[in-house]
Amino acid sequence: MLRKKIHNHLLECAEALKIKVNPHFSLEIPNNVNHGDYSTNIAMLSAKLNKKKPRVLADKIAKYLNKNKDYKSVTVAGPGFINFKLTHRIFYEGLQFINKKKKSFGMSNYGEKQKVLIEFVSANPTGPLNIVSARAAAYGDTLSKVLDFVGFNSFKEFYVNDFGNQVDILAESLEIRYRELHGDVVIEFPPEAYHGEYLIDLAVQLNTIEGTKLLHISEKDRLERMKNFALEELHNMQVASLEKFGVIFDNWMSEKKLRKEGAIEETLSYLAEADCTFEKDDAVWFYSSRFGDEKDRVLMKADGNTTYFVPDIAYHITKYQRGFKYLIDVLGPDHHGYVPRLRSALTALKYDNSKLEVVYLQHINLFNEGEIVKMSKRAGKIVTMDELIDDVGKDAARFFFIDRKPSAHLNFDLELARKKSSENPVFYIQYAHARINSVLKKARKAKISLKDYDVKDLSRLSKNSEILIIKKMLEFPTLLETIADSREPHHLATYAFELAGMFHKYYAKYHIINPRFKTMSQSRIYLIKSVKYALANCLHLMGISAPDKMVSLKPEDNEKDSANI
RNA sequence: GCGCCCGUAGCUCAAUUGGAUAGAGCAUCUGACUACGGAUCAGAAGGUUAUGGGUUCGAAUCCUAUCGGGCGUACCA
Repeated sequence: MLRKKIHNHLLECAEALKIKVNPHFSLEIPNNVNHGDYSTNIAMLSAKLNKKKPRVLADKIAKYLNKNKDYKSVTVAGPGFINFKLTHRIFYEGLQFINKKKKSFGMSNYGEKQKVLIEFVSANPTGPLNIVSARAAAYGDTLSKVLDFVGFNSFKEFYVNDFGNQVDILAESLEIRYRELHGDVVIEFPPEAYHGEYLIDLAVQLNTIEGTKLLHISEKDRLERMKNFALEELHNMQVASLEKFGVIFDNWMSEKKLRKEGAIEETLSYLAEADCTFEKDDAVWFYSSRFGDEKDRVLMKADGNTTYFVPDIAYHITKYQRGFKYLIDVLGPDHHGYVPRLRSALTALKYDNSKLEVVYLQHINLFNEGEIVKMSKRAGKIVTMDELIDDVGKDAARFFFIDRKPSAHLNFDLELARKKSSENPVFYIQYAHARINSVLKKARKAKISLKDYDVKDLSRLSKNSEILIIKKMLEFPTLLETIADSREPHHLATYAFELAGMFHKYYAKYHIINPRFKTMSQSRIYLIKSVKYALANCLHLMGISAPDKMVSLKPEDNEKDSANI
């Protein structure tokens, strides 16, 4: 919000001085505090347009803006930076703004209600969700929350591949487990089958419903029953896991349903009409190489079945048809080879493929006590999302996944995530929130409230760290816009950690409540209350709880408690 | 081989998307508990941003070549 103010001042100034402006100029907080509160490169970028030297232009602008009483000083430095030092008054106004906004601090109409579709997780319905899905879930859900907060209209969707090869294998795998229950000894479990123990559980469940009945019907019917049962149960499991993780999808798009509605035939005929299919070796191909892909791709296999490519095109067509302004696909790194063909198909069908954004989430390595946790999907040795949540908790899990930018590989330290100490960043942030609450409670006990507080007295907040905290908080709205635009919610985690750190340091240095100095106490309460809002908003956007008090998990503390009783 | 992603302090990661002197946490070392939760804080030390070239007022960030790691390169999804 300060940014907006300065930005406007600059534009007004340019107009008054008849300076042509390069609109790409930036306004930022210099990392060297001596350079002021804010800094802009407007003069450097606009120099050429005006055929003047950057410093000459900068001097003119600075001279003009110095008249404005919001600024303590406007100076020119280096090759032509214009540095702003703001008056404390401006910061106090900002602080009042935060205090007024409370839980809606940071909320805006930046997105102008534009519809954004985020497709994420979209794991196969053939087993429980694993940690890869957990990362996707944390990422997509947080991004969606931020988008909504800044005024976009986001829609979370999970695409279910509930048809085809993988699902058939699932049915066969369940059948094996079912037969085993009835005494069949399976000497060799087929390598392509799903080995996970969850199928044994499902077989038991199915058996309590159906008993031996399924042994006496045709294989086709039996497998169909197996398939539908497994799909439904696994879907419910996935929904439950995600819910435990705080993720609720707006829609689960079923491939089977798309097929039933004739989307496959439709897509194939669209592609044929566009004159970009051909037959070769008994298969139907798409000329994807004509539209940017490295080679042509099979649409329909020699056995008459389509490849997964076709329903995927069909699915993406529905995304376009549903009128979204932006389409975001969150995928695993193993899918990047696949996207060019999808784009080429959309291009062939005259859809604007620049609308489609793909975010690749990189791999995760789990570490436990310094050792990498080995996982193997084929052997059914995976760490599931449920296990992770049970192990480190929803809050820590979400934070650790959000903490790294999507394009980076992620080393997840389980031991650290479990820790209930400041080494663990989640704990550190939540503790700051709880600590503020605790101070506020203390204030109530000391009968100090803000009821008779005059905001003019905010001038008591003159310590450098107080101003810096306010400044940091006022960056929050801009940060959210950056996150929305860049699709990189990890900034939220970094920000929350930094703000929490600033508070902890402040708390250690300055005493907040002192009945002998009422106005000072009130001013500081006013400040930390705002910090509480900012932290809580951060945490909520990450889907992490903002506790009012921390539950003590240190054994010695518990001993102390019980000793008191 | 080709394509995509990554390479920043001993370790895990940032860097306002091209800005000024590259920042945190952990680990290491030195300090601080008679006040609001020490579950915390203060300080020290730690760097040729993998390497070479280029683009410009200015590069960790963009281009290019090389090295190293991950992934992909199916009529699997």
